[in-house]
Amino acid sequence: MANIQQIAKRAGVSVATVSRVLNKSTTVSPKTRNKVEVAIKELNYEPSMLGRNLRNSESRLLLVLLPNIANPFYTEIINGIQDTAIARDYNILLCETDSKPERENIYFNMVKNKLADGVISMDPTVNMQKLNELAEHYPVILCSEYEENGDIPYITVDSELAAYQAVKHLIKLGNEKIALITSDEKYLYARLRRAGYERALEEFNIPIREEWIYHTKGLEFQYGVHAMRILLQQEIEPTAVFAISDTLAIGALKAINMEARDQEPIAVVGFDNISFASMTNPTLTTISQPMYTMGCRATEMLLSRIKKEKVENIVLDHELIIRESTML
Amino acid sequence: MANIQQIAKRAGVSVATVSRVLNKSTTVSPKTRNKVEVAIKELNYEPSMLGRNLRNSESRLLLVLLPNIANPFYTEIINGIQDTAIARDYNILLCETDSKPERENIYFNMVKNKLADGVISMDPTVNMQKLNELAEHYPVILCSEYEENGDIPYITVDSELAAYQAVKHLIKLGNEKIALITSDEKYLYARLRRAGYERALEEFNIPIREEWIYHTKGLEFQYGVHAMRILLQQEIEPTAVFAISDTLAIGALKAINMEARDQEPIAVVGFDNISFASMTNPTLTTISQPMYTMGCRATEMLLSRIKKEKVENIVLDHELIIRESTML
DNA sequence: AATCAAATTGTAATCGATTACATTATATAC
DNA sequence: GTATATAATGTAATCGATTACAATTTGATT
Repeated sequence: MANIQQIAKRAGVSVATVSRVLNKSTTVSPKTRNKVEVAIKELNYEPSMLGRNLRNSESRLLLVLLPNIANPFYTEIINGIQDTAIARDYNILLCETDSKPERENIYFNMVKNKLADGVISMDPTVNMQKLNELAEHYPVILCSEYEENGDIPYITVDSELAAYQAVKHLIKLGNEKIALITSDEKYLYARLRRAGYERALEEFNIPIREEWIYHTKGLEFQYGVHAMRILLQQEIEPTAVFAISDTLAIGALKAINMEARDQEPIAVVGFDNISFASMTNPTLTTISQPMYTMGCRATEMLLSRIKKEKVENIVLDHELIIRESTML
Repeated sequence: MANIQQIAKRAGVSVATVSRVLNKSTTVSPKTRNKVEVAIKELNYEPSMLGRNLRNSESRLLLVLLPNIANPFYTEIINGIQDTAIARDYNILLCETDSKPERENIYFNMVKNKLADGVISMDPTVNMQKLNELAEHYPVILCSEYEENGDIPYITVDSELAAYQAVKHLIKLGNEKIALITSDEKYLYARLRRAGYERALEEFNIPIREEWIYHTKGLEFQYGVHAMRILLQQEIEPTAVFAISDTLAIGALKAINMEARDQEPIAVVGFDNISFASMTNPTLTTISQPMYTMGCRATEMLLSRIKKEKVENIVLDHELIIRESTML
């Protein structure tokens, strides 16, 4: 592949002029510009990003940190991030940490040594101390999961309110025996969603029963199945369930289906509105976050940060999507 | 962030010596090495990849082309690619083309101008002509989807054989009225899977009925639902269905469930063994490709290519995973 | 034709690393 | 102590672009 010197030689001009043509500088005469463009075509030249980036000390690459790409919750957010980034001539690097600190380090180092211009973290398992350190010197945005009273700008939804509304929906349908499937409460979103669940129950004077609150070890489907099985073995069986994520809710549906019960159906509400939520049997009532928008706005925030501009935290609106799982 | 000059100054040595320490050259005395390491610690130095990469003219970044990350088929392959890449000190850039040629161009250019060292394409919609051009000068590997008699090395499974076995399984269960849900046959894998379907039927002297072969417009769930609805409206209803992808098969299951039929259950077989295949109701019988392995091997092939080594095409073994959808 | 401002183009430093080659320090042999 | 081999370190070119500044060309004006 040719370099800028060869183009300059071929066009009979200096490298500076070639660079001016590449960067659309106006101070190039049409005649010269044409000569250069011809040379570029003839030699099939593409400017080296490495050279350019080194000189400009930017890479136009953004890192997106997430625990794993298999989680369908992230896909729409990523689409938003990607579209916004590309429109602004940036590219994104999806960084799967698998919740492993070594991985995290690799990616943080990419930022430190200029291989990437900034980070959007969607990883609830991220080492916040390290991330805060990074954020002191480099642009970082938190998306979805965030730190209350932290210094890193974030974009999220009001999980507490959303959970409250989800549970209120179940109550309005006549349910009083409402179980909660939640995950490890070291994650802020889990604590907030539980808080919303409790607020709804309290508002309607329904006592909170600990035996109807199940804590899973992870967010995957099979934990949802397991949780629901345990809940169905309780002395008094719940008539409805709120799960703090769709994958858990879909697991719960499976467990309910497998019981081949002839009683009243158990209502289920999830959280996230992943694409599979509309493919299950029954389809799943859930809280929809504006994920695409969230990705877009997060990226805009990051790009502002990269330009050293101040950014404000954002809380986006959510929506309750009612489907078959609360209509049977 | 400090640079190599500042480290050299602080340690009282030349930049060459610092570089030697960084690159673990043996020709540095323990004393000097120590001085340099102390300076690196003190200034919290991280070498710039840009400088290093420019000089070495490599980026240690691999591109992974795929139509969209939301497709669960790719997730395990990506895990394999990622693990292998990281183990060899490479990183991967997931490139979602959304089947848009502009996007494709952006990524091809990254390779041409040295921002990436090679490409693994898993995108059946890729512009093969352009990819072939790229492959003349840069390392490229095809993963899963490939070109028969093409020049680009590939890794895949035997789709025809797998489909044949899937359909044979349905026949052995006593089915004779077996429908096929396939996609646009411009994709090689679709043609091969159909061929396998036909071979199985022919072997057992079952006539091929065109009205039981439905061509969808896409691979998404809702196309599967639609296809199955049409098939259920045929004069003679099929007793079993083979879908060329799990998302289509899961759609078919949904359509069958919705009919609330009291007849014999319809057996369904999918293809890919995506993670959701074990979460559906009933769980899905499907063909499992060794996706993680495929990702690993593809990456190894690409790294060999980068080192200018010759590589051979690979055809991996598949497996029929029998679940509830063919056991009811 | 001479003058001068504006437009165009060129020269060379720069970004941060690596490395061939030159130089200096150290160890060994006599 | 001197010569020589070897180990350690330094000097400076290099990768491919951008850009401040300098130099040159162009064109308008008198």
